Amino acid sequence: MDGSDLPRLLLEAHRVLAADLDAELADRGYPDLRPGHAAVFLAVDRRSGTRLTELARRARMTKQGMMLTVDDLEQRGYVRRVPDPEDARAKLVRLTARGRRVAAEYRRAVQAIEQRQRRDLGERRYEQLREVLERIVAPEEHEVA
Amino acid sequence: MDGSDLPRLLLEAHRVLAADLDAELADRGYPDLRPGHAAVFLAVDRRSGTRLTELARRARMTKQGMMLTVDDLEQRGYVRRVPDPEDARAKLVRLTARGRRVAAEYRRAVQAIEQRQRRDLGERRYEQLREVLERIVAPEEHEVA
DNA sequence: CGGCGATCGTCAAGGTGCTTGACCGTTGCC
DNA sequence: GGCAACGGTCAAGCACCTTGACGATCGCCG
Repeated sequence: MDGSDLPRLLLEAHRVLAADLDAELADRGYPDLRPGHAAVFLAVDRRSGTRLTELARRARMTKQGMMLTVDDLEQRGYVRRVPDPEDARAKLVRLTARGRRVAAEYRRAVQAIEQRQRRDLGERRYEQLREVLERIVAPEEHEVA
Repeated sequence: MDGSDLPRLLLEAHRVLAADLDAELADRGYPDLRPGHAAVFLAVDRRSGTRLTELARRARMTKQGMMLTVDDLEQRGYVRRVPDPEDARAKLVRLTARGRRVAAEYRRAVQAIEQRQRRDLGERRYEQLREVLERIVAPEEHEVA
C-alpha cells in the first residue's frame, strides 16, 4: 500500500523521530537546537572534552562534516575549542556551562523519544530495533558472536 | 560505545543501505540513478501512470519535493508527464520504455539489498524491522489491530 | 637528529533530498 | 455562478552532510 523500500523507510522513520526530537527541545526552551546537534552533545566527554576527529568517528561521519556542526555550536555558545595539551595539532571540543545544561536537556529529550518508542513498540521490539540498526551500521562489531 | 540516539541511528542505517543501493544500480549499468529515485520507480503505476500528488503521498513527502525528483527523471528520459484525461488540472507521471526497463532493475536492486538484510538479520528480525519502521512512519495504520 | 608519512584541524565547493511560501488554472459543490 | 479546495509549478532556502586540498605537527626509522 505504500511500496517504500527499506532504505527509504529508514529515512522516513528518521525524519519522523528527528521531528519529534526537535519538538521536544523546542518545548524545553531551546528552539535553536537541531537533531543533528545530538551527535555532539551525546558524544562529547563531559569533563575533559573530545577531539573533533574522535567526535566524527563516534558519529560515523567525516571530520569535515563534524566541523560544520561544531562550528555551529561554537557560534551559539554551547561549546568552545581549547588546545589539547597533549598534542599541538589537536584541539578539544569542550562544553560551556550553557552547553552542559543543554546536554542534560538533550539526554532527557532523547530519553523521552526513546521511551515513547518503547511504549509504542514494546520493550522487546524496541531492543531488537536498536540491535538490528547497529548491526546494519557497524556490521563488524556484530560478528557471529 | 557509540552513543547514537535512535533518530540518528536510523539516519546512519539509511545511509548505509542507500549507498548499497547506489552501488547495486551502478553495477547494473545505471550510474546516474540515485536512491531517492526509487520513490518514483517503485510507486508509479506501471501502465496508467500516477499523479504527482499521489506519488508524493505514497512517498510521504510534499508535492514540491516530489516534483524535483520527477523533473530530474523526466530530464533523464525515464518518465514523461502526460495530461490526465479525467482532470485538466492534473498530469500523469508515466514511465517511458527506458523507464520501464530501469524500474525492473530497480526492483531487482532493492530486492538484492533486502535479501542481503534478510540473510544478515534473519527472516524474523527482518520482518520485525519492516513492521516497526512502518509503525513509526505511519502509526495510524497500525492502530490496536 | 633529520626526513617523511600519517594525523589534526581547516577552507572551499558541491550535492542530496527535501522544506515553506506563493501562485495560477481547474474543479466541483452550494 | 461563486468560491474554497485541489493539482501542478516557480522560487528560495535549509539540514546535513560529502570530496578534495592543504598547512602544521607528530612520531618513527634509519
